[in-house]
Amino acid sequence: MFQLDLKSRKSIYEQVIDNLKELIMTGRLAQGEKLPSVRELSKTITVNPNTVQKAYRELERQGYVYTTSGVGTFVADRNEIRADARELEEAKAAFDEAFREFLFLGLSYEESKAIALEIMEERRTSND
Amino acid sequence: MFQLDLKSRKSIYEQVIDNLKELIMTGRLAQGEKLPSVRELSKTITVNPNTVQKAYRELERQGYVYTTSGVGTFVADRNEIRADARELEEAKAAFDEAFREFLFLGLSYEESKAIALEIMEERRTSND
Amino acid sequence: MFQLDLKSRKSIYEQVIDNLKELIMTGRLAQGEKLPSVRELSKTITVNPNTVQKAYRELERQGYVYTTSGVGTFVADRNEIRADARELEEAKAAFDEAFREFLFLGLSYEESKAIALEIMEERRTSND
Amino acid sequence: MFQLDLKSRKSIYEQVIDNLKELIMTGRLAQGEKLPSVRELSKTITVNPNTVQKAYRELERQGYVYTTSGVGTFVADRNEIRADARELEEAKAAFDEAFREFLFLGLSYEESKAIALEIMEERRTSND
DNA sequence: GTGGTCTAGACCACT
DNA sequence: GTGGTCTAGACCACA
Repeated sequence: MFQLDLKSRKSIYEQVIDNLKELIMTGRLAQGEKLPSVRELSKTITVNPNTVQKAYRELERQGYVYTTSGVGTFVADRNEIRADARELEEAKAAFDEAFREFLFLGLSYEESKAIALEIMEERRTSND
Repeated sequence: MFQLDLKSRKSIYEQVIDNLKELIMTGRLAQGEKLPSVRELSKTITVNPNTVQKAYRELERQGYVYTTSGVGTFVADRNEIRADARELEEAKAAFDEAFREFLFLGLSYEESKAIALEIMEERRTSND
Repeated sequence: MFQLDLKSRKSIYEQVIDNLKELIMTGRLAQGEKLPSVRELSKTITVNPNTVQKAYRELERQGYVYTTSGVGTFVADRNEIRADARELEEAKAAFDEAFREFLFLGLSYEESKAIALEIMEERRTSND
Repeated sequence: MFQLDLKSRKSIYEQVIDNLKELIMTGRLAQGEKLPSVRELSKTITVNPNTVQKAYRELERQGYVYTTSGVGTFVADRNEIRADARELEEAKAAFDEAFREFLFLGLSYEESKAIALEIMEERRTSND
């Protein structure tokens, strides 16, 4: 289930975060469900425990999970998730840049928009 | 015209790239126009020449500008570019990821799409 | 194993690239194998780390290696690569130019071809 | 007749040299024929006179042309052309690298050789 | 320890 | 003057 690309320029802990978010947002990790322990997950995906640790810490900071000391880490209530403003701005900027790339590649505005809508539509179905 | 944020997580040379792309895409730097020299720009924005050069080099690699050594760096002819199939696929993948980022941040599909449309709409007007 | 010629017209980082390509193509650096770290290699060949890094970066861009930040740089899987049409065209153009260079130097067509065949023959044996 | 690519990474004077060599080797500039003056050529191809000057000097050094002070520059006897050893070695190295690029792109040795032969064959006919 | 970025300052080839 | 390369030395994030 975990997709890690060591060749990617994204840092590993970010990829771990993305994978876990994906699992949470799609419900494959249900509310209240226990995440694997840091050690366990680090073994499973053969990644340094510190890296997994960092991912869990960040997920907690963003409200996706909560940790009960000595017990484990659990999926939080989806409604509690609040992206901080800075992260949303970053995401918007990245999106803008990705869209502009179509235009730069020589596509017209309308062509670009059509492609964009198509891609987003695919996400709708895969996200249900 | 140049917006640099030294506190940003984005590296300086990436910000320089983004700023120049913006100027190029909006036509404020016209096709064939000479960009400021590496040294000149580095002075203007008080950044090390090497950093500016790195940005120029990357812009060249991406096809936004071309360089004639000893003469200067110029805005490339965008019409010459008609996207490579691979480049387009890469752009699509990047776009998909950028869109999913909204979902990751806890936004609903509809919220995400609304934001996306808004951002794209801004590009329509600024791109005319 | 490393041959650097400071007097050469080729820049140092290009020579570093050539040396590493040679090691990779001949299999002395196997697939997946870790390259020496930037600092390590820079010490070994007494060259500035930035110069080595530039070489690594370019090799990555060309698909010879991939980098995991904080871990190291590794020889890429060549089988994954099956040439892009454009890449192949570029390689053909470069080859054509290299061959014409013989003619420019005053060699006859037959002389040039003989030299070319000789060079290619060497690659056969060294590539097995 | 002159093909200059300002976007190329080759320096302009080298491109001028290559163009002139091409004209000489194919006989379109016959033995003893007068080359255009530096000023004239520089105007024709809109290049700095110093650049043309440098190209002429280099062509003379390599024996392609000879200059009679105050009279002009003339195409030398083709038999006098002698590439110096260093240049030939450079050309060989470049050729080797260009050929290896085929191998790296995933082509087999046989495929690569076939393509190489095909390209060289085209040069035979165009070089007569 | 590993790669990534940045600065300061220098030298070179080309135009 | 213009880009290209290189060195020395420093700091950062990541694993």
